[in-house]
Amino acid sequence: MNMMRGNRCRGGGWWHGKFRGCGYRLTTGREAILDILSKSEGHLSAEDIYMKVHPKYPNVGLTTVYRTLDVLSNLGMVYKLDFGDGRARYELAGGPKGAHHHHHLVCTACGKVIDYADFIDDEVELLRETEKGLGSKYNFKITNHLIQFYGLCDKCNAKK
Amino acid sequence: MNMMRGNRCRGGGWWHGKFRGCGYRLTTGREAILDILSKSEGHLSAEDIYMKVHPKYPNVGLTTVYRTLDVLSNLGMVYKLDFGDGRARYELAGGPKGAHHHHHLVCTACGKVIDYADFIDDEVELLRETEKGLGSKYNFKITNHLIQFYGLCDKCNAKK
DNA sequence: ATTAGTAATGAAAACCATTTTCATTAAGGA
DNA sequence: TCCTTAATGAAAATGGTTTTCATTACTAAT
Repeated sequence: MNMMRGNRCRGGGWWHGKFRGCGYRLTTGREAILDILSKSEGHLSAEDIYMKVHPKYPNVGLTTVYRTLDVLSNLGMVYKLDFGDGRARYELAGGPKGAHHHHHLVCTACGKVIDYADFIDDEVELLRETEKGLGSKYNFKITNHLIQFYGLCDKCNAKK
Repeated sequence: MNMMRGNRCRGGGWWHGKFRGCGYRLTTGREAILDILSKSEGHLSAEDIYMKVHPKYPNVGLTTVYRTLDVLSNLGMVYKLDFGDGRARYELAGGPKGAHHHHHLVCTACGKVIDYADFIDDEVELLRETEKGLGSKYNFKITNHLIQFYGLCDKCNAKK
């Protein structure tokens, strides 16, 4: 029954189907977390999510948030991001209500993060080719990529 | 005397000059760490470095390693990397003995990391343009970028 | 050289996001 | 309903990194 567990179970329907199809149980806590993720703008930390879930579902603990995010991440339903501030951030990946594909611009001074989708077409095109080339050269099955630009945002740049 | 401190002090010569010019003192410990970094192949964690430095300089503590890496990172002499294994990794950035520009291919199953420089030219070209475009559109002064591909290496892919 | 000021250091303690433990609860198929 | 086992919460543990603080050692000025 759990032969489809783990990160091999990707692609397919959405939420309920995806969960159940992979042998995971769809619980109240998990739905609450998924709900928050789909309603909020990206870049939420585990604690952010816990805070937002807690008022409505006081019996969903931080531990469950972490565990659920781990599952979602393995299923490819959520991206786990690192902006260098010492805590992981999560955002819903694609899907009906999911955000469009985008990359990040991170201010190294104040930590501000800007999502951008400009120039994305060229990037994606290049990424696709690079993935193909790298995949065959190094025998790597590429499933994901990460692109981030670092620098100073306008405010921090002005402060100098 | 410390008006040139911080991440504003970039560009220029190498090691001694760079350090002194920025108001930092070039101490034995710092040289030892820099030495290890330049001699070793990339991806060293703070503890890796500590282990390599310790035999020759037993009085250089792990704290100093962290502090030095932080300084080097701020000076732009070292890249601080995150491959998702819970500890930061460091590698020397450019310079006479520094490695060529490359990006990373990370196996999400075993953690193996491959440096690649293939396709780098096209990537760099695109990056330059994207940086220019993003910089002006969002008023961001871009100083750095991160590109990583994630997937399964040949061994882990075969194990499935 | 001597001194004064301050950067750098090591050891130990503190931090803190994340994980693990373990006893309890609750999905969901039979 | 019953039964198996996944899921859960609370508390404790983990472990990389940072802080604290008293000490050391550069560096410049005297």
